[in-house]
Amino acid sequence: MEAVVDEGVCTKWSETLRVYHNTSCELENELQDGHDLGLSEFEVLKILSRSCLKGGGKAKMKELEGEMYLSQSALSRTVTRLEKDGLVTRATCDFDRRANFLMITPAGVDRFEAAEPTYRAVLVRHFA
Amino acid sequence: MEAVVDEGVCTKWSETLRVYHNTSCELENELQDGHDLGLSEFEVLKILSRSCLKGGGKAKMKELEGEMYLSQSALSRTVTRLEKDGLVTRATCDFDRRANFLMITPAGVDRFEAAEPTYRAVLVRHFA
DNA sequence: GAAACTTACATGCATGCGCATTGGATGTCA
DNA sequence: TGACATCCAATGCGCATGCATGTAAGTTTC
Repeated sequence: MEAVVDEGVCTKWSETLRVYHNTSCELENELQDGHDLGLSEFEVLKILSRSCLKGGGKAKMKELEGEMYLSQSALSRTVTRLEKDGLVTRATCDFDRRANFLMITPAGVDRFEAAEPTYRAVLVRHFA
Repeated sequence: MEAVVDEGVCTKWSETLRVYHNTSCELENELQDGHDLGLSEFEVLKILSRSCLKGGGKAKMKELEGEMYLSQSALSRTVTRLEKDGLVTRATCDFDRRANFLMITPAGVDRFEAAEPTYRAVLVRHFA
């Protein structure tokens, strides 16, 4: 009885593992090869371009952190890479000078829009 | 129509991502804290202790590689760590001296059996 | 049976990650 | 107002990973 439950959870886990691994590898490779973006970087651009529609074009680091499965430090470095590539800009918030506002640049929008079909195509291939 | 499909696949992906992330982090932490094992290391022990029941106590690197989501190099190093901890031994195969046979040691069996309930508990918590 | 190729595994190297710490800015409370 | 806690982000550090390559052993082809 218990053994049956255990069977089930193991199967579910290994299935999750399989799907996750295949999908994330493919996303990583295709985004990297086709658009010079890592998956984390793409995710940041994705969130920023969404926020920019409703939120007036900016988002705080903390907000991003809450929406991504990435540690604070990893996010900080991801943003640094994006900034270095000119896809995003950092600006310290006037009201709370501990916080950063992030803005996606026009180049960032272009890159994101170019990459999104690739992203969607991979997801459709794995989940549709 | 297409947009609806896209919605769906994005939702499925983000759900997969969430489950994968939560589960693997928790597995990693609990195995590390409680049993001084990384998740990859635990997986190797798991496969080895299974093979040892039917396969006479050994498995080749290539076989492990096929059953895990880990590159050849990463697997090699994972086994090196396990060997250093005395949980596994490498032995070159007599018939094909390129290949390694891996054997789980008694200490390896102990460690694995101690860790498995932790592992199962996490999976049950996330999937049952 | 020698040369070319393939296979198994290890290793150098670069990269991205998380943890812990730091530094600076804000809040709180007496 | 001054001392202390809290918060935000950056950075030092160590580690696991993947890619490319090296080395040794086995296979194929002529």
